[in-house]
Amino acid sequence: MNVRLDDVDRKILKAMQRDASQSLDDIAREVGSSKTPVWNRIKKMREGGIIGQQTVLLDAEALGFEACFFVLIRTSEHEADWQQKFLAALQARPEVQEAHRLAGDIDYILKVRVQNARAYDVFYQALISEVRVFNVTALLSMEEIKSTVALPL
Amino acid sequence: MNVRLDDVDRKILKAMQRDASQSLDDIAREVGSSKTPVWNRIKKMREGGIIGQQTVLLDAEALGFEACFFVLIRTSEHEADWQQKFLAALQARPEVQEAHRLAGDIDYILKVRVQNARAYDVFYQALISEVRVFNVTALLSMEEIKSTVALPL
DNA sequence: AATGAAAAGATTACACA
DNA sequence: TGTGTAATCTTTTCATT
Repeated sequence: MNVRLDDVDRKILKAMQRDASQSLDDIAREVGSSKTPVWNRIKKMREGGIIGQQTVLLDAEALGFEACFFVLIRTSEHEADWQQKFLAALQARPEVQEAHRLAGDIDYILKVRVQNARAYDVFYQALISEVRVFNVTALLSMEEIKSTVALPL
Repeated sequence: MNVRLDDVDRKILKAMQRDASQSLDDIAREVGSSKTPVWNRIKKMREGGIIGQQTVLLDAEALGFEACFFVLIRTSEHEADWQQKFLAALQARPEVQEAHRLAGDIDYILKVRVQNARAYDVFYQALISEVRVFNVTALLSMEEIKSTVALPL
């Protein structure tokens, strides 16, 4: 499904990224339109998959997730079978918040959010016992300087 | 402000992470409580900063953001003054979705979301002209295997 | 394609158990 | 601390321009 977006659509998305709890009236006022057209545009963008999940951002530290690691992975295995298994392992683990397949000599990067360093080790041991990897480097975050899910529309 | 959380609070947070557009009634049913107590708990958690921004996740590719880079940065400068300037530069650039200060020999990692490789180069040139950095490695994402903001509560 | 009205549903506040 | 209820606001639909 392909949705063509104009300037008003983009403004709506911007407003919703910033605060998805606002009323239609507020969004309509902000983008210089009114309720019904804004509602129709949002509906279309939801159906077209442009707008996905509506969620809340929680305070990780306050909830006891005090450690965040970026994990660089090199592998020697590149068969479809191995990849399948690796992918399934990542999907199954909720502490993996992000996983990307990379270009270049590092094959994968993960972002892993856990309670503490011990919990990371448990995750790491479990992962390498499930799938063979050649080399793993863990980068420990000391400080989250910036964190946003907003696209720079 | 310190909020002590019980099992019901955690269930509420889980439900809201998954879908923040549900009604109070739906959440109350899911956690085995009713409207008013759930509303009071959510209010307290908002005030306590446990629950932050409410947002929508947008389809980056569909909106023309086809490139995602993880940028590893080493610097030789560690004065407060330099750090201040670097931090301000990152905050000011909307293409920087994440920035972490790291332990170990890599000092910073960034996640940068841009339209294409050219746009990354523009970002990169602008950044290194603003602040001195010793060494920069860009890892290009070929495929977003997994992406979630949900904490594994 | 936008406006406005009207029905259905959700949030917020508060009284009472 | 939870239940029920009532007022207010929001979403959703639809007729009309």
